[in-house]
This record gives sequence, C-alpha cells and structure tokens, in this order.
Amino acid sequence: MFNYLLFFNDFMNRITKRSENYSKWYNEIIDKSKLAEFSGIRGFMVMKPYGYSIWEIMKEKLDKMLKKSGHENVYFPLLIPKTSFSLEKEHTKIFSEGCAIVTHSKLIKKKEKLVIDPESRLQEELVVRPTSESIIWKMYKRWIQSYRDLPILFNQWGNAIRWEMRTRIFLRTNEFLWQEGHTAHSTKKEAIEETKKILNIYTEFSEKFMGIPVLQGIKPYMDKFHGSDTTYCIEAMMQDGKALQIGTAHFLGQNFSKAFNVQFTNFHGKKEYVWSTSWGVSTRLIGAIIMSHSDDNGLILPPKIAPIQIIIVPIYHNDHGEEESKIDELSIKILNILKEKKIRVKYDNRKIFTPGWKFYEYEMKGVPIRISIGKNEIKNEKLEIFRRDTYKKMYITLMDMKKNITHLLEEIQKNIYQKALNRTKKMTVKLDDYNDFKERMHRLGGFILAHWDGDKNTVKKIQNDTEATIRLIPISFGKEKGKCIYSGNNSSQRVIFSKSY
RNA sequence: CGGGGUAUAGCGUAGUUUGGUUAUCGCGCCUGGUUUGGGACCAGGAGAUCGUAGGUUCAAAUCCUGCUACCCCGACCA
Repeated sequence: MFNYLLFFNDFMNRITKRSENYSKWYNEIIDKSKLAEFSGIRGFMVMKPYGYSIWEIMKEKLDKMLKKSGHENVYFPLLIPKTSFSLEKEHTKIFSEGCAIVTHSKLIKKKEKLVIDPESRLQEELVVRPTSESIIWKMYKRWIQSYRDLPILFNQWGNAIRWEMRTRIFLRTNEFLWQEGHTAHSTKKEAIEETKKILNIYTEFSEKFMGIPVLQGIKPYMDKFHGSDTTYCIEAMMQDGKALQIGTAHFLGQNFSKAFNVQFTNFHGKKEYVWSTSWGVSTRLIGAIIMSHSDDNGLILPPKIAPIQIIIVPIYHNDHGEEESKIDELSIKILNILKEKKIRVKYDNRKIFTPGWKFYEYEMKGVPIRISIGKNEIKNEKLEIFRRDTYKKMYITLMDMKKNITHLLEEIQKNIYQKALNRTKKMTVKLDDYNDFKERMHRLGGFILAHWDGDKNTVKKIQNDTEATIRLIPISFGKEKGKCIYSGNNSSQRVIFSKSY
C-alpha cells in the first residue's frame, strides 16, 4: 500500500509529529539532525560530530563549575577486579546483573576464524565499570589516614557500561559517557552538605545552561541507590508528560568506608569511618534537551549549548558576478564581528545547496539564529535575523545587530527556559482524590503532588493502575500532613508522582 | 527477559498472499549545464549476491527453520 504520508515526510525530509508518535519523533530528530546513530551493537550508540560537540560544550561548562567548587579531576581504570567489586554487599546486589565481564586476554586463529584462546583465561575476572565506587575506595584506603587527608573531592569524566534490558538512544544506552564524583569527608554533616551542593550545581547547570527546569528531592527508600543512605535527584518534565531523572547525588554515609575499611584518625586521635558521597550526570542529558525543547520541525537548542549559535547563509544570484563578492564580503565581515564576540558562528557558503535547503537543514539542527545575506541586505543595509525558537524574522541594521546580538542569544535562552518552565508548571498539580489522579495521569501525565503513606506496596498498586511511580520526595515544598491518596492512611508530606523514562 | 511487528541500493519503498526471464519507484549520490529570498530544473550515469546461515524445489526476495538487528508495548532500570 502506498503510504502518502510516509512518502511526503521522506520527500520533504520532514519528521513524524510529536502528537502522532512521540518516540518515533524522538528517534527521527536524532537521526535527521545527525546527533547520533545506533552502532549495530545492541544498545550501543555512535555519537556523531554534532551530537558529540553538544556533549563537549556541556562537559566544559560543568567541568568549570565543579572545579570552581573545589573538585579535581582524576582517572581510574575502566576494568575493575571482580573481587574488589564484591566487597560491598549492597553494591553487589545491584550490579550482579547487567555487567560486561572480561574473562580472557587473547584471540587466536582457528580454521581461518578468530576464537578466544582458552589458555588466556584471566586468573581474576574483570568487570567493565558500571560505576567506579569499588576501585576508587580501594585507593582511598591507601590515601586516607588522618583527618588532614580529608576531604577528598574527586571527579572523573569517563564512560560506564550497564547491560540494560531495553535501551533508548541517549536516554538509556549500554555504554554512556558521564562524570562521576566521589568524595570523602571527616563528618556526616560535611558529606551531606557536599551532596546538596552538587545537587544545586546540577540544578543551576540544568536550568541556566540547558534551559530545563527541575524539581529537587530525594528518592523514596525503595528506589535509592542500594549503597547509599540518601539518594538526592533532580527530575525534569518532558513534553509527553513523562519525567526524566537528569542528575543524581548520593549521600553514601559510611557504607563504603565500612565495606572497604577506610578509617581516619580524627582531631582527638580516635579512629573513625570516613563519610562519603558520589554523584553523576550522563549523556542522557542530551536526550533531556531534545525532549524538553524541540518541536515538529526538528531540534531546538538553547544557545548556551548549541555547537552553532548563529548560521550565516548567503543568497547568491548568478546574474551579477560582482554581487557575489559583495555578499561574501558582508558575510565575512559579520562572521568576524560575531567571532570577536566569542559567538559560535558558521558561514555556510557551499554552492551545492540552495538557500532554502540550508534553512531547513539548520532549523532541523536547532541552530538558534540564522542571518541570511543577499542583494536585499546589501541594498537596504538591513539584515534578516531569524529565530529558531519563535520562527520569527526581524530586520535590523548591522550596527543594531552588533549591539544586540549577544542580548538576543540570551533572550532566546531565557525564552526556551520559560517555555519549559510554563509547561512544567502546567503539568504539575496537587491532587487528593484517587480517581482524579488516575484520570489525569492517564490523560495528561505530568507531575502529581499527592500524599503517600510511606508503603512501597502502595506505590506498586498505584503503578499498576497508572504506570506512575514516586519520582521524588520534594526537599523544599509539600511539607504538610494529610491522608494517603491511595490508602487513606496518614502521610507526613506530599510526594511527586509521575510516569517516567 | 515476555508479547507483537519489521528487515529489498545510503534512506524510504513496490513485488512476498498464488515461487518462474534482466527486482519497482522516489529521495540521495556522480558528470555536465542552467539556477539560488523557504527543501531548484534538465540531460546522462553508477549503485542490490533482497538482514544472515541453513533447508525445500528444476527454479526462492517470495515457502520452512535457526540466528542477528531495529521498532512498539510490558517487566527491569544507582
């Protein structure tokens, strides 16, 4: 059967609408804006230049924030001895399934085929890190003797592997890139403060840089990282009404120091177990950016993370030879002005594509501003400035452009954030009736602020009815007594329910 | 991991029910020319052991079996 719509989408290089099929839309955006692709190895993705440069920009910014707050970068090995892995009981419980394990060190040729050399079996099997607590704590044991050795505030940029049941590009891949922070402290108070400090850094990074508003909170006891005392998190609301956890910070208490026997001598000469934290954000953030801001015409990137903030497109006319050099001249002049302002700008003067083609291409890629330069601009001495976020064109002089362009980028950044914030607010309600809860969760999704009796079975039942779970227990709001929305039992505060990724 | 679906050129597809010459069409790609203010046009050209490994048959894209990958739904997911 001839599918006219499919044909049309392909012919016009359009993507599926969000309202038709949200996950198809998501996948097509990633494909058509050339962010990444699946590699043919189940659940592993290839990040292409445009997608990877987004990660590089985010990494650079977050790295600065972490360093400014006193953290230092380190690098620990990718492979972790299985024995050190199993020291921490709770930890083992989580990752006993879903790890990649290295058992051999050699391949040999056998009948023109490469096979594993059975002779090369490793005495001690190695686990590809799903997270690095165990190997890091093995080293901390060497480095920590006295309170004078503390705190240790380390961060590592690297990759990790978790063998997932179901993968989604950027959101849950078997391999992901991330930063993992691992800190050690002499007091509980200091470690908790560290966790909260990191949560605030993540929040600032998410809201001011990625333009994604978040809720801060802690995970309920059944959802926290098993090796932690408290798991802090930030959650964001996506356009389809599902929540995405975009950052995590664990207060690990003394769990790891006890498991790895890491003690220090305190000021009074007494031995004490070290207090610790760990925290991370990953390439999942790119998925969050896509799902928070983009529309049916493609990606929308907040200027602060856009690899290209402004694209300059020339519009040539072959009938006037000297006109072309004037267009180039003006374009390059603008290019240099913008470069001086430290704006990431590109001049696309390839003749193999028409201006119209380029317009759609850079809209698909989410470039915040486009400036097109043709004979009109030269004649009128006004520039056409196009905003990706609002789809509006404006015409201003070169002088005004020079003066206001940085401000315009900031305005776009703000507008994108504001839009996401308005949506999140609209999708967040306080409810006390379970029928209303079910109806809204089914129809709209979103965050629902409701009372919970503290029983994990209650959540299971709610999940069966609605697919929603508790995303977090808010830190700074919802502190009021009430009755559980499901059971009617007493509740000390409201929690956030949502469907999630 | 359970249920469902899909796999034909770089991409999207026709053909598969009912096996039968040289596998259809569009986009993209290459060459030349004309174009260029919202996905340009004309002419010519290249590109496919039909996902993979077997099987049935005189004959397989088409029928059967295994495997692999992807998509959707669920379970799982610091």
